[in-house]
Amino acid sequence: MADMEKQYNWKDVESRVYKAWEESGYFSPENSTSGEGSGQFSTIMPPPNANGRLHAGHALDMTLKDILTRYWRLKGKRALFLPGADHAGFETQVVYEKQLEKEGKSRMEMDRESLYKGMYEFTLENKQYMEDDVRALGASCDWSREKFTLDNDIIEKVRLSFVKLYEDGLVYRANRIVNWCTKHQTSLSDVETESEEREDMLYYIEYGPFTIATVRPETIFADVAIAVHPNDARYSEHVGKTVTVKTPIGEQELQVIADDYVDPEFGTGALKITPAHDGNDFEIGKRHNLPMPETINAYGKLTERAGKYAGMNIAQAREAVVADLESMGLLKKKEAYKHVVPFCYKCSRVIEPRIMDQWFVKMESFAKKALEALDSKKIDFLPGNMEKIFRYWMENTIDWNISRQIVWGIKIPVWYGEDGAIHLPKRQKFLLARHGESEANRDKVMGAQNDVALTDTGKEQALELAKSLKSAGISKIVHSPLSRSKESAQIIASELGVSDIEEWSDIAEVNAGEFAGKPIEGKNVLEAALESKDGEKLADLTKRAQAVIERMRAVDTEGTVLVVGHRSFTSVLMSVWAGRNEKYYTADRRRFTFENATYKELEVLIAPKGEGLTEETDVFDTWFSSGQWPYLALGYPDSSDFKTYYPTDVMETGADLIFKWVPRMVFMSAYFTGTEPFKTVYFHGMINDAKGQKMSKSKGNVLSPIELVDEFGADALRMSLVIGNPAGANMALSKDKVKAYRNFTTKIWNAARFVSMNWDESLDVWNASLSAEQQSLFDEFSAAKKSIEDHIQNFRLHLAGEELYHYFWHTFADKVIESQKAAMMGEDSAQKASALKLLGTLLKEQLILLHPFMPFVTEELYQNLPFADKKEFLMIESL
RNA sequence: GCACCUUUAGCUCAGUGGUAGAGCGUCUCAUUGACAUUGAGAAGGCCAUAGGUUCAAUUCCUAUAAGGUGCACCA
Repeated sequence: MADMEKQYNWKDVESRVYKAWEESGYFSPENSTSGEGSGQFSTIMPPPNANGRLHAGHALDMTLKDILTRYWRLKGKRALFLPGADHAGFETQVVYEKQLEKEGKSRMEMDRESLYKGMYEFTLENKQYMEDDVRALGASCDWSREKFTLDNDIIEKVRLSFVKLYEDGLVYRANRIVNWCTKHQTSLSDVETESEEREDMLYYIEYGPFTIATVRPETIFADVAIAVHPNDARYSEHVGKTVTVKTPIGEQELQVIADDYVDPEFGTGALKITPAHDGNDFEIGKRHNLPMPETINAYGKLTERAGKYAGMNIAQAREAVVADLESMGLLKKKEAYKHVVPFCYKCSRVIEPRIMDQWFVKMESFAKKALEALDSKKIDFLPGNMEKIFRYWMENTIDWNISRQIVWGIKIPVWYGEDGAIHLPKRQKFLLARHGESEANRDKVMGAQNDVALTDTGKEQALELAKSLKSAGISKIVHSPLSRSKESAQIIASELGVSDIEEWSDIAEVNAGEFAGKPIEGKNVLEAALESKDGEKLADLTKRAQAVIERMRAVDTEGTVLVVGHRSFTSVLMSVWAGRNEKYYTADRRRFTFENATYKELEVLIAPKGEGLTEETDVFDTWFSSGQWPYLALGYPDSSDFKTYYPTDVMETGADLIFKWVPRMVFMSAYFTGTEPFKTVYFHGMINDAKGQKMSKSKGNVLSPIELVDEFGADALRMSLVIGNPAGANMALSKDKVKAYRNFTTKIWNAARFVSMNWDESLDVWNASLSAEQQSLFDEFSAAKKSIEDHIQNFRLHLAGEELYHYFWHTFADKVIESQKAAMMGEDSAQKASALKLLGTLLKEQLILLHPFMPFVTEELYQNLPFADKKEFLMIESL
C-alpha cells in the first residue's frame, strides 16, 4: 500500500469518510443488512432543540447512541438511528426573543404571522447547523428518515392526539390558577418552574379585628376573606361574619371563614385570602365559593382595583403600600423571612400565580399506566435508581397544563362559539389506495400516464379490497382519470353501494416522459420521471400533491373517503403531506409498500363550520409533541417503520429529562400505542468542565464539541466522552482528556502503519498457521473481545471503551507487536507469514471492535490495509 | 422536612467480597529503525468516619459527617 503519514490527519479524513458513508445509503438499515431474520435495533435521536449549535451534552447523546447503533449494525441487525429535530416551543421562542431584543424589537409588537415566520426561518437555519454538527461527530443516523416536530404530518398527528384525548375525556379546559411568567407572557407547567429559597420581609398588618402576616401586602386589594382554623378559639366569634378592614385606599368588607388549611401555630393564625394571586388561597376560594378579583395584571402591574397604586409594578407597589400602612399605624411589625419562591426557569422572574382558562391533561390514569409499565418490568432504567425518582414523581402528579400563550408551536385545535361552547375539528379519514393489477403491471412495463386497463386479476383484487372495506364506512370514492384507477373505483363503488364518486385529475400517476410504456428494468415510475427529459420534475410533483391536499382539506362528506390512486404519485402525496424534503421522495417511494389494491390511512382535521367561531390561539406545551416522539417519528400508526422498529430498543437522554420528557413518552406511548416506547432508558449526567464545574457562558468555561472535533478529531472526542462516564454520573471534560485520546488515535494509526510497512504481498499470509504461542496471544484477544462485547450489550460503554483502549495499547502494541517484531522483520518467510497473520488478524478484529467507538480512524485504516475479503466499508463488516 | 446520589492518587474520575486503576500532573532516563501526538521506569492512596455481616469489606448492611441534586414545604 501507499506510504502512510506518520500521523493520522483527521481533518483530511472525517468529512470525506462521512460523505462516503452517507452516499452509500448504508445508514438506512434496509441497505446495510440483507436478512429479514436478523432482528433489528432502533433508537431515536432525542430531537436536539433546533435553536442553536450542538453542545457537549448533545455530543454525548449522539456518541452513545451511535456506538450502540454501529455495534448492532456490525452484529448484523437492521440498525436504525432515527434523526430528528425539535421546534422546542418555549425554549426557542425565548432564544429568538433575546435575538429580537438585541435588534431593539419586541415580540409583543409583532403580529403572530410574522413572528412565526421569523422563528421558522431562524429554526430551519439552526437545524441545518445542528445537522452538520451531528454529522461531524460521525453519527450514523438515517437522514433519509429525518423528522421534525413541525413536519406537516407530525403537526396533524399531534392535533389528532389531542382530539382523541378530548373524545376520551382525558383533556379538559378549566379556569384555574397557573404559573405565569410576566416577562414571557405565558403560563408554564410545574416542571418549567424552579424554586429557590429567598429572604423577604414578613409584614404583620392590623386587619380589622385581626392581625395578619403577609409577604405580599400589595395584594390586599384582591383580598376577599380572612381564614382561621375551625378550632381556633381566639377567632371563633368572627367566623361566618363579615368584618371591615382598613386599607390605604379605603375600607373593605371581608368574610371570615374557617378552613382546616390554616395553621393556627403559624404567624397570628389568621390568614388573608387572595384567590387570584395565590395557589392555596385559590383552593380555599373555590371551597368557599369566594369571588376572585384580580389586582395584578399579566404584566405584573397593579390594576385599577388598587386605586392610586394602579400601574405600579409589584416591587414599587409593595414599598408604597407598606409605607402607607406604616403611616396609618396599621403596620404592627416586620421581620425577615426565608421562604421558597418559584421562578421562571428561563428568566428567573418570580412566577405570578394567575387564574386563566387553560387546557389540562388528566394525569391520574396516565400516571397509573406509567407505573404499570414499571411494575411489569417493561422498561429498564439505567442507572436503576432513576426508576425510584420516576416512580415518586408518578405517584405525586398534578394535572398537566398544556396551554402556552406563545406563537411558536402547534396550535391547540379548538374553536369557541360566541356562547363559549367548545367546538372540535372534524376528523376526516382518507384511505389512499392503489388500483388493482393493470396490464402494465402484468407485463412489467411502466404504466405511468398511459391509459392501461385492469387485468382480470386486477378486477378481482379491486373486488376483494371492496369486500374488506365493507365496515370502513366509505361514503365517497375518488379516482384519477386513468382507467385502471377509474375501473377499480367503479368496482369498489358498486360493491359498497357508494354513489358519491368523483374524478380528481391531479391524482393521476407520475408522468414518466419517454419511459412510459417501456420495460421497468429495475426503475420505478418516479425514478424514471426524474431521469427523463420531459417527465415530471420534483417541484411539479410537489405542487400537484399540494393541490390534492387542498382538495382533501375541503372534502365534505359523512364518512371515510377512499382515494383510488397510483403507486408513485400516492407515495409522493404522502411525502408531501409529511412535509418531506424533495430529495427524499424516492427513498420514501422505496419504503412504502403500495401493492396493488392496498391502502394507507391518512387522517386530516377539518375546521368546524359555524357562525362566529373563534380559533384557539394557544399552542401546546412542547412536551406534548415531543412526548409522542418515539411513535410519531416512526410513522405511527400504520407505517412499515412503525411496525418494524417500534418499540425502540433504547432511549438515551440527559438525567434532567427524567420529569420533563421521559414520563410523558412512557404514558403517551402506553395510551396511544398500547406499549412502552423503549425497552431501556439510559440516563447520562451533565458534562462539566475539567474541574467539575457546570459549563456556562458567563463562566467562560464552555467547551464546544465542534471545536474539539476540529482540534483533536471526532474519534478522540467520542472516546473521551464515553470512557470514565458511567450511566447517570456527571463527568468532567477537559481538553487534556480529549488530547489523550487523540494520542490514542495516533497510536492505532502507527500500529497499523507498522504492520502495513512490513506487509509482504508475495506471502500467503492469510493461510499461514499460527504457533502455539501466537495462538495463545490470539486467545487472549478473544477473551478481551468477549468481555468488551458483554460490556456493550449491557450498556457499560465506559468499560468497553476502556478495555479496548488498554488492550490495544498495552497488550497489542506493547506486547504482541513487540513479540512478533523479530519474526516479522526476519528472513524466514514462514515465520514472517505467521507473524503477519497474527498481527493482521488482530488488527482487523480490533478495527471492527473499535469502530463503533472510533468510526473514522478505523474506517480509514480498514480501507487502506491489505485485509482479505474486505467489504465495501468497515461500517458494514460483521462482528 | 423527604428522597436520591457522591465521598478512592496532587486534580478529574473509573473499578472491585480476597489490601486498587485511568487520564492529566510530578520525577528520572531514552531520539535514525511503527509511534516524542512516543517509549522505559518511578514517586504518590490505612478506597470519608464508626459499627455490623463474612474466613475475608474499599466493595454488602446500618448509622454519622461533608458535599451535591431533585421534590415538598402554608400566610
